[in-house]
Amino acid sequence: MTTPRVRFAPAPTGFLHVGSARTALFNWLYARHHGGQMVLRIEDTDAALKTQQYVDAIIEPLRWLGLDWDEGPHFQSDRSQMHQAALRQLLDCGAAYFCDLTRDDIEQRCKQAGLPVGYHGWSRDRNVADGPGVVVRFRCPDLGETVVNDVVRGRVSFPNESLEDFVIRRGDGSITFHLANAVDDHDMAISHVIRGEDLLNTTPRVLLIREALGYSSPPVYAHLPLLVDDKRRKLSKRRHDVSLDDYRRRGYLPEAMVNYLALLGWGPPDEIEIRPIDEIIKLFDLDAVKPAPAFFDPVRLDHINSSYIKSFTPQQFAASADPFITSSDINRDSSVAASSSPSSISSRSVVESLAGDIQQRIARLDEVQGWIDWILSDEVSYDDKAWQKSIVKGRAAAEVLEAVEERLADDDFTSAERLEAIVMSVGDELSERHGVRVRSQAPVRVAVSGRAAGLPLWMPLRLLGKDETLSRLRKARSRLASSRP
RNA sequence: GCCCCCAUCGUCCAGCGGCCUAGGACGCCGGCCUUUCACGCCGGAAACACGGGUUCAAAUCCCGUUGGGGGUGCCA
Repeated sequence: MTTPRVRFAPAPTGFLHVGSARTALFNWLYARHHGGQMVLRIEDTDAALKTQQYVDAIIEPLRWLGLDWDEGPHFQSDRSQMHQAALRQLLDCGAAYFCDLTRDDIEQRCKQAGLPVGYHGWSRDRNVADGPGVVVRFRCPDLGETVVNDVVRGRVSFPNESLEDFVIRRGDGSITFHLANAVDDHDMAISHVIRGEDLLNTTPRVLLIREALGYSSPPVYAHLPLLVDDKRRKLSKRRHDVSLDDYRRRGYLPEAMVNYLALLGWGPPDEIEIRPIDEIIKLFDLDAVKPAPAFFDPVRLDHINSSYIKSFTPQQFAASADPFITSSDINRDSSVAASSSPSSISSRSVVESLAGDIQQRIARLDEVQGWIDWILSDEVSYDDKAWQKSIVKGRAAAEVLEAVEERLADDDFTSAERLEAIVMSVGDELSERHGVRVRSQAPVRVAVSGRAAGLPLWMPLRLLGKDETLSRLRKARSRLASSRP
């Protein structure tokens, strides 16, 4: 077998659908695995869709995923000469004919003839002349069958009598995708057509056109299993989050997305699912693709994404999280401690300092903000439940806050470990004095962050800086004092 | 209605006639770790849709049933 030539041929719809992304990925994997080529072809039947905006909506997500192509983008709208020539050829040899019947006309004829709704070749012998609003239909054979050889599904045969004479040129003179598809795939020497299962039923039409046009052996087909929702319905624009760009915006990593998508309809034989793309390329092949529909499971995507996030170095993590941080940099006395002179600290360096602790707590990059906002913000907003539980009802909370504030005033905030030791020792000492367990971390956490749960406190405290920490402790104490008579 | 596709734990995959008392992962449940929340670690429940064949032997091959899905456009 010579090296394969595949194509990814999306219609410009204004965004890239996750299903299309999966199709692009499988084409790409196949091409890369076999050292073949991938052609990008934009199926803009309507030339009005050939705008930069529509094209970018396809190209940018592909680039984001890291799926490159060797040729193109070609545009279907640029190839109308070829399409028209093929159309003429089909007309000349009698494989196609004109038809001026509207949908209503057809229905009426069916009703009158007592036939089920369908085209039934009504205009085959009416010798309709071409003119405005007149379409061209392809004459399908009445007998025999048309066979699609599919790598994923084996031999699929369609009885020709079940095929209607379909439209290959619209009333406005434009070519439909069946004809364009047959011509373009042939002209571009496509060896493998890898696409969604929803197109399996249209394949015999393309095959019939190819045959009528005298093309030699058809490409190898591979119809990939559909991506479905939890109710097993095809993913749709209306009902689901299908825009790849939305996933990017929510903090999914391209590596994770690609890895997950590769696992829908395919699995590595060694059962190691989360792995670098190079290994996936090596392992991937079309004959291992499963024919059954696959549920696009956001929970699993999250797991894979979180796994990639955990694998980042602090620098990588801070860099990829940066676009998702909405707070601006802060200006405080900061972690450089000892000196009380204010110095600027960037949100990015905060993320980098806390990377490990954040990484193990998130599945998406847009969650980073929620873990550090209290460090970057100037105002603490108290969660009411947390305040009640740890401060108002917390055992000896007032004493804890006072003692912690007092001792922290003597520290230089250069060591997170020491901050921890100080706060904990206050708890230990008060426990002894009261004869019951007194927790010191909880009230400090709430006083400083406003919340009951969060990152390990000590490094954030250091980043918050001495002045700000003491000030928040003080504020919490007075808030507590004023809340009870 | 007609045509086509599909069918292993809740989900995604492994399995391509004997290695299967069916394996991994996510999720779920329980435990350990932990003075927050997590991570991590250990353990557990959980599937070959059903019925016929073929075969010494079937989750694996064939047929049927049932169930799900897709298509049936002057969308792609």
